[in-house]
Amino acid sequence: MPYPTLEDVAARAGVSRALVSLVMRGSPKVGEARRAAVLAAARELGYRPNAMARGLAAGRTGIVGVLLDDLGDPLAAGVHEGLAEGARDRELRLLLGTGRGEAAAARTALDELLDLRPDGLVLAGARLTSADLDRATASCPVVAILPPSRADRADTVRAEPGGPVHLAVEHLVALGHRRIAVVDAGRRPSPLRRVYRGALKAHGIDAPVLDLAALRAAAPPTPPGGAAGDTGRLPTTGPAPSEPPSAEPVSAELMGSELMGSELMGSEPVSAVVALGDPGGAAVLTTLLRAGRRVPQDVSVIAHGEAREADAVGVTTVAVPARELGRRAMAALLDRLDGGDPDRRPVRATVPPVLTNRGSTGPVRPAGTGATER
Amino acid sequence: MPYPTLEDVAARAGVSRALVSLVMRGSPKVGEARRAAVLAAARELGYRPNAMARGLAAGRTGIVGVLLDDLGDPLAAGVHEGLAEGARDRELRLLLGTGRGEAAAARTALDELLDLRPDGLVLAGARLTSADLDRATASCPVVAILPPSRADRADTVRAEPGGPVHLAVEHLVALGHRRIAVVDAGRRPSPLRRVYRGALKAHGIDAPVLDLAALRAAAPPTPPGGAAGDTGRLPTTGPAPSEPPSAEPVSAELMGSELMGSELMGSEPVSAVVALGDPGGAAVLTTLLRAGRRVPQDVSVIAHGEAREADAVGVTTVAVPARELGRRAMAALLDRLDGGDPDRRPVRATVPPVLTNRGSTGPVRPAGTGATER
DNA sequence: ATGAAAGCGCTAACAT
DNA sequence: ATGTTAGCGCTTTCAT
Repeated sequence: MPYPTLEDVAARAGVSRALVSLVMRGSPKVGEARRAAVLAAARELGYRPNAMARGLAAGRTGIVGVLLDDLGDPLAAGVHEGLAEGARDRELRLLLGTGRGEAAAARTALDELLDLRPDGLVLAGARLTSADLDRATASCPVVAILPPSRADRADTVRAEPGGPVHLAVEHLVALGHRRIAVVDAGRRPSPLRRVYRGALKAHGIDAPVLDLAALRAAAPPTPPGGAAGDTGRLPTTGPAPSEPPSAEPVSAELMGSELMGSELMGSEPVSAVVALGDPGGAAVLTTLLRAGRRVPQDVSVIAHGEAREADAVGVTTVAVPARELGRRAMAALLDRLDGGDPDRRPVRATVPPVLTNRGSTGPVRPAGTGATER
Repeated sequence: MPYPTLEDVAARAGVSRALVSLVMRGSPKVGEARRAAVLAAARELGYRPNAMARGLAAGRTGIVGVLLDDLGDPLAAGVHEGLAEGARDRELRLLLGTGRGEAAAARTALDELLDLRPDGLVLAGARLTSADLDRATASCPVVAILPPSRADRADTVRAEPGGPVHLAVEHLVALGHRRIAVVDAGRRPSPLRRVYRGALKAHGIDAPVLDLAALRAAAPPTPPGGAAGDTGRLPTTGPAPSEPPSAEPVSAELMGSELMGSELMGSEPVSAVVALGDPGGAAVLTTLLRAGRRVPQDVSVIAHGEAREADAVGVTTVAVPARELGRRAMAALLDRLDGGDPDRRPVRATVPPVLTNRGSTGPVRPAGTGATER
């Protein structure tokens, strides 16, 4: 069952190929009667124009290639929705490729997309070298969802630099928190560790940095036999509080790197935690809950990075609004596609971060008090 | 910056277009010297074959279209990886489209994929009508990751029917659980509700079904002032245990539908929960932890459906192995693409489910005992 | 308003 | 082993 061609439609409608072509592209200069006949013939045959032939002949393909780093990336779905929204009622088809988290695959995927001669390209967090980015930029209009440093010739859309961090820190500080820990639950140390340390230091807060294992050690699960909610203390930057020895106040990694040279702060337990590398904060939250901590009564949790589960588990997050990122990216691309001046200087768009309060943060509990209203 | 063409390469290498074409396709019947010259010219020009032109001329495009329901679908990333793995060292490019969870968008995406005249199509959970599925099947080889009923002419790959359910139920029963609740945390009632009810009934277990709100009502968060881990009881199918009135034993929805006509079972609290509609079970887990329940000491949790966060939060899951699904789907497609007989009967592959024990399930606690080892 | 004709960049017979 | 030639299905002048 081969696909019907323009010619088949023309034959069936009793007109020439060119006429059918005009009708298919919605040209106004076709008589009503003919147009109806052509459309009827096309429908009867189940005709759909061959995008390959069309692209070849027209010199534009109507394709916008979208290169994602990884389908599992919590940003990916949102960005894609924003792109689709931005491209609505435009004769553009979004085609996705992904590097599946690997640089080599990203490169291949980029080439495959370029081979299709897309009208434009959106590179969303893909692990590309500058050379590859340049190659893409030289081939067609490109908007990158990345810091501009990586893609100087492409339009870029990204989070306000430091925006989410600032938002998270201000939020906690406004709630009265002064003893704040950063928990990096990622597999590899996040660059955000020192950004948060710096931002907190600006408030006179010297925040310890833990990984998930260290957090678990510091706040071990409530032992099976014991009463819940009463053992374990979050580490402090000072000497260990008078606690059972099981509660390691500071992890080796903490001592080894992040805390070197920091000022000790006393023995109060941490009242708030910033979760990195754990989009949505679910892992950090459950670790704390398992340790018998009530969130947010005993400890507030805010996660850097949005994810589906943030809503499900109720963790407050600061994040870049992914949809908005996608919308802005598509807007920049359309502007470039429609726009006159192909050599105008690159767009440098910035999107403000969003704090979504899901109740995992609350005012610091006054020292010595049993409870605090949220 | 136009793309260089075959002709440009030929000119630069001082040979004919056809020779370049042969070289680009790795034909063996080209002399070493010429081949090297052509390759050098191509590299210097940054030549990449135009996939559109190639597809048009060759009658095959090398494209495998992959239609996903939704990028956020926890299965999507895994399936895609499996597909990519299955297609490795084949001259095939995977191109993704998605319906973003909407039927209309899925249809559009399918059409856009078909317009590219793909060599094959993988439909992974997209919300397509049977008519659309038939249209796809009539156009090119299709493998659907769906129950065969929906796509009788396509090859299908799917989970063993009832497999994950059986696996979950057997797991809990083997651990001694008899008081089991099903919590459906999805926005819409899952069809799995009655499947689990049925499977549990086969073991003489009459399981109540709750939604997340009902679970919260039944196991309210530990009040700020109180000691953790001691209030709230999971509902039973029998009369409410002697508990504070805040603990609603059965939700209205529970009474209204799922429990109608079920046999009451007594007053023991539930010792295990199956989480539906909450891939990875994070929402159910945190709700229980917030209520002061220890998992798995007080209550075991198993989630139906794998998700990234399952690993992060430590919830045991039963799920279809997404990668394997993808691998099998690609294998079926390749078989169809290479294979001789285009009319052989459709593949009906089935993939066994996988239980990933992450420690959220444990043996039932002997009645009246304080604790149980995991 | 409609038709004729020339490609778009490539592949695949077919020559040589 | 290498060059020639006819399309693939469509768009797009250009005539009419």
